[in-house]
Amino acid sequence: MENQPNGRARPVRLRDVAALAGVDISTASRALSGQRKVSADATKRVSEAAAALGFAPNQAARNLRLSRTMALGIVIHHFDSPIYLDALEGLGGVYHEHGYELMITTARGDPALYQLLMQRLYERRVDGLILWTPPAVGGALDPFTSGDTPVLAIGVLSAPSPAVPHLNVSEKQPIDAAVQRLAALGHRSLYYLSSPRSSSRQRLPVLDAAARRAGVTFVHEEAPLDQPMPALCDQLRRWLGGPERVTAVIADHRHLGRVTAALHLINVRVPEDVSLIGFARSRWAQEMWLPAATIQTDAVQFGRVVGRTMIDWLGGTRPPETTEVPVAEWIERATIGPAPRP
Amino acid sequence: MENQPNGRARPVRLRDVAALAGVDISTASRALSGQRKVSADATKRVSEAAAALGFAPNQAARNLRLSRTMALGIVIHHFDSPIYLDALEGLGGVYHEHGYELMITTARGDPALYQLLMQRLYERRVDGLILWTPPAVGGALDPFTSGDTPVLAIGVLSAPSPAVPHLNVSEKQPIDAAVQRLAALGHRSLYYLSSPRSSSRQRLPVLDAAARRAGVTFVHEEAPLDQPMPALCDQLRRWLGGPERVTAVIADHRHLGRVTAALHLINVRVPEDVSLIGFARSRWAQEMWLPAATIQTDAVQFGRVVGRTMIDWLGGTRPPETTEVPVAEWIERATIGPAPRP
DNA sequence: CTGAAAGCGCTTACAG
DNA sequence: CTGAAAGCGCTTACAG
Repeated sequence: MENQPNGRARPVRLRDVAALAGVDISTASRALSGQRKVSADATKRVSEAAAALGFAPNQAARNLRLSRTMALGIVIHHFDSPIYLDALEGLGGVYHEHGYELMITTARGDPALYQLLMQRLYERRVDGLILWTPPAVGGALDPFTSGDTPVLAIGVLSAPSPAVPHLNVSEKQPIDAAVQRLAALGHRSLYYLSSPRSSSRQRLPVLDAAARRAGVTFVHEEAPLDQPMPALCDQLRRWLGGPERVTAVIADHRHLGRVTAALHLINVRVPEDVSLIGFARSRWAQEMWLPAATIQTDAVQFGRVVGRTMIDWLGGTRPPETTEVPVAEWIERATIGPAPRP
Repeated sequence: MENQPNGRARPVRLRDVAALAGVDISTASRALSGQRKVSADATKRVSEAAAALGFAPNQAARNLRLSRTMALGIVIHHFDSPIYLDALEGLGGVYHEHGYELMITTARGDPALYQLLMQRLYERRVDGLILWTPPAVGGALDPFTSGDTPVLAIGVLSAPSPAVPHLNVSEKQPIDAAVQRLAALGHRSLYYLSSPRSSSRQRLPVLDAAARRAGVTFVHEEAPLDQPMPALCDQLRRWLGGPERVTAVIADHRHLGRVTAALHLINVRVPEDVSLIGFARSRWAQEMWLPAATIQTDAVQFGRVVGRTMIDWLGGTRPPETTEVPVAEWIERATIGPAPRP
């Protein structure tokens, strides 16, 4: 810091360090970077001067000179799940380790705003961009792709453009494990209660395939989260008592608490009468009063994988079109048990 | 975009626009900014050239020239609650409206990393900084404060330094309302079950004062979130049946589900035998199978208030040392009712 | 109204 | 090894 006439301090510049050390600014720069040969004497004087003045280089200026920003952008369509927090922690950690800063923006569900945010991040010249569940994004992508800026999509069934590789959480392995386990316990018919979200819909083909492989029946229903309790009770009673003879219920995390309560109300015991499994996508999803068997996603780890993929691309290695990231695991708990005798 | 020898496009510069329009770069700059008088003819040619080339100004360069970054930093001690997502949405929205970008970092609970992140944001020359529940931060603050960079603290009992004003969510008004309501319903003794978090501890004096004003007794216990169910049942039985004659339970959101279940297990009906109120700090906290009467924080709104406070400070208006932000409200639901007859 | 020049704070070929 | 100079992409007094 250096005092200005008005008494305030303004940031110390490299020029100030060089002056105090009695060398040219270019020598000071080289001494501090350690890249090129500088005499021991000059190096010493420069580092002492830097320390004395509390010099902290202006990275914005440095990056302008180097035609980069060391900033990476992310546009999130909507902060509608705690999963983003986990993922941001993993992503930010990797970015930080590599010296990048994260510029975060959210479109609050508005596609027009989503495109505007992309435009703004382009004007910032972010070195790379992540699009989380992007809407149709059209020409907003062009400035990035024509300049070969890495752009990654997350949480989409298909990428917004062939120029944009995408990554998804894969629950295939734990879903298989869970279904196999249920089959081994004698269950012959599963019921999946999902919420109206794209991540839930992505599970359908996977659950279906797993059920097929395990030789069990699979039925599915989607219900809104604010469905009244009596309706949910009726629904469960119908499936459990119906011709399908459902003996295992799989529910999205957001339904899990309600399902537990509904089973209680209709006097169905867990796991004696029915086995219960939940999907959990974030750390907070685990906080249930009844610890359920779970297909648990490690979203922090997912964030780390996405971060590394971005860093690798910045290093020259383009990722494949599609990457299924296996960061979910099957966690068996006491809410599952042998199928009841018919 | 302009094609380079290698076939890639590189960003169009103002210089390219000026060349195409046949004017000096300074005229192009002025025409695009609209600040100073430029002839209609030149303005037209420049804007056409800009459009034709798809010119998007390099804000990093612009900001360097203007000695600012239009970037604001935030350091979050730990992503340990979904409340951050709500708050970030509000904060980011306000920042965006004013042309600022948000650089987000998290220390994952590590005080040393916290200071390092502050240092890095200083090197980025962020125009302002938010410290969320900062640990002892010491000299890491100096570069900011000696340069009069706005720094705000959030979620602390006292600011890390007198130079750092702080803002907190205030639940005073809804807590008062809830306690008054319980008193009016004939309740004479309240029990608060909290989790071991600083936000919970901040509630104690507020609850205590409210109880005093309403003329009711207030008892409190802190329990870990992984406390076994039988222990919780015992605990509740003790208070409800004990000499305190507790008839109303207030619980942190994270305990609420467990408490509901425990009351069920010990055959205590809600609200006939006991009234139940929860604290909720984020949107996701509402997703309970039993919709409880709630002291609900609007964390998005809190984020907006913090954002505006920062923007105002950047505009010259320094906030007071301490601001209690009244963004919580009392939401009455069917989990409260008249106190049972003794 | 417009152009030539300086400068934001750095880094790095280019000569010495 | 070191200094003088150019330049990253902009903006803005300063002359004309």
